[in-house]
Amino acid sequence: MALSENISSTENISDTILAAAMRRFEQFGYSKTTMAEIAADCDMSAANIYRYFENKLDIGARLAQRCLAQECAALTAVVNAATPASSRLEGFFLVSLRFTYQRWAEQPRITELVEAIARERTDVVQEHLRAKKELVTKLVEEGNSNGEFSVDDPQCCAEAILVAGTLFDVPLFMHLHTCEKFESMAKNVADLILRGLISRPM
Amino acid sequence: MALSENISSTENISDTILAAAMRRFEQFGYSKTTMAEIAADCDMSAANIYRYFENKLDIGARLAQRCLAQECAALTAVVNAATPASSRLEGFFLVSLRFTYQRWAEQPRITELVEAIARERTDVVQEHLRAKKELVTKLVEEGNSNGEFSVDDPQCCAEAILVAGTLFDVPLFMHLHTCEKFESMAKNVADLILRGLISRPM
DNA sequence: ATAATGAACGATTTCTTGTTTATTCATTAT
DNA sequence: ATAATGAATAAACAAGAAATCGTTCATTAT
Repeated sequence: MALSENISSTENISDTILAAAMRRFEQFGYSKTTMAEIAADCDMSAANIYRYFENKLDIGARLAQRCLAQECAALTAVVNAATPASSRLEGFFLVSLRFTYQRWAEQPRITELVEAIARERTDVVQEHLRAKKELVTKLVEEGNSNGEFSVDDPQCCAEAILVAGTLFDVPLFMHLHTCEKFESMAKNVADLILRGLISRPM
Repeated sequence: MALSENISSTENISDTILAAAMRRFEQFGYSKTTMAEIAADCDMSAANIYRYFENKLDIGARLAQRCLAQECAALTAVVNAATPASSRLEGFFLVSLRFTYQRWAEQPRITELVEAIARERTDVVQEHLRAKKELVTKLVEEGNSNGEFSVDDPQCCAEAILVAGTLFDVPLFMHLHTCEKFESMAKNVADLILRGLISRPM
């Protein structure tokens, strides 16, 4: 009892609130969850939550951020793998897709949350895109320096790669195909991007 | 008076109804337009419309189809142009984008219609995608036969190209950037697809 | 000071109701 | 037969009242 309450209590309370909110959002969805319920789960009044968060949307935004950060962590691992840049690019698409698809299929409430945040807190999505672009840029630059790629403007190229992967990032599209079909598409797009269309000597 | 009413009157009445519906949908939107209003514009009863169309959604679907067919016509012209396949591919992306963007910017009601149809009449969108895929397949095959491209599986490649252009086809995304930014992105994606990433001898 | 609360208040949501609308069909006109 | 209609109905919608919710703040506890 003593220790866990003494050390940096403000951060612990924030986390307690976030954890309670996450449980509620997962089970009942963002809009059906009330501040009073979150507060009750933390044995405090609704008003007290506002000492730790600006408002309800802010709680949602931090949880969505956390969720997207998990994806970025997985993507970072892919980019840092000790494999050819070309297979890391394919891995990037596939991991990106799997996160989107699994969240959509297994945590529909969380997808609802992320989509609501995407609408009202553009900054969260934009930061996520920025982080992904940074990762792809790094991947392309490494491909350049080990001789696999020869790309003039890695930043610009990374942006185009992300744009080309749009279908795999948006939950809205996930109902269109099976996961297997999407994986096949992701592989084909990766392949297309890697090899290019223009004919060249073998 | 005589001629115009004698020749194939059923088709003319269908078209009259479609034209009236289009005017209403453009001005007031799909949901705010009633069957009674469309009928009144055609000097007939609402019930009589059902002799020519299954229901209201079917009218909407045909108009959406017509709208998407216009895009396909423009894309066909691009694909059939007497220019290198590579620049036709870029043109394909750009024309596709411009249709989506202009419809979104200038005919928000029609965009609303197309999106409603896309939700409830999947077949219309899928047919449109099939038509586009056919066009891109043709483009790739022609690129192959004139030596510009060397693609193993043009069908599969065409599908990947369409997937890569998703961002430019969905009205939902149009608010994210300016038209100029989108055009620059489309050019970059086309360039990426054409040249590929893998280094090769000059 | 810092932490927490209950009461108060617009804003939103839910609920209830009455109305409009899409669609069908028996009937009438041609 | 073919074309068209008005009346009937179930479903969707709109308006307004009632309840709930997010948020603020003056006040209380520590």
